[in-house]
Amino acid sequence: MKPIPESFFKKDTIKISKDLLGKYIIHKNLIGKIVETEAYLKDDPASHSFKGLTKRNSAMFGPPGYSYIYFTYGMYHCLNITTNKEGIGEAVLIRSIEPVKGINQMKKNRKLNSIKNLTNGPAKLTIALNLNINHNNINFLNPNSPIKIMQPNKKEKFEIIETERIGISKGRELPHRFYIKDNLFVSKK
DNA sequence: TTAATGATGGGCT
DNA sequence: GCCCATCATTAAA
Repeated sequence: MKPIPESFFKKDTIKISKDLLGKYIIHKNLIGKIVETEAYLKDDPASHSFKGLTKRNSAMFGPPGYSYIYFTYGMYHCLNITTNKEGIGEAVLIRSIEPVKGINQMKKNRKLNSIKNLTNGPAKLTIALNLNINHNNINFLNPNSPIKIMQPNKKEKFEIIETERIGISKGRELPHRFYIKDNLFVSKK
């Protein structure tokens, strides 16, 4: 495992969404491999940034390589990674991870005994990783950050599937959801 | 197996 | 007051 360079997050958001697949999210002793993402762009009616800067979405308009964690449906949190360029308002939603390390702790956090359904959804994985609104707008690139993203020493080979995004009412037609083909922890085929 | 529904509260008009 | 980048539970088939 090695760090990811800052330049990784300064690219086109679609490309980053695909390149994040196979990378690792680390929070304390908990580690998960990213297996499913969604891109949220500027001028995208489904994006929180669509109507401009607010207090809630301000991380999206900040510099790339930061967390954007928001509270939704009265009880859940979802994790994004900011991308592109400061002031643009783009991010990548992490939709599912494959549990890698600290699986017993993740089960406790989720109050679940099985590995099935442990982290295969955007709110499920934040519960498993014990992330909440206090982790909003944190720099992933800083080695001292409580949450980090790392890449494996050897790049893993896999096929990427592109489909429409899940759980949105606008911008449904855009093929901005990406996942690792045949991975068991993807939220939905 | 899939489909429908209730939970629950911040954000914005 | 309505919407919401969700999920667990229940009901139906």
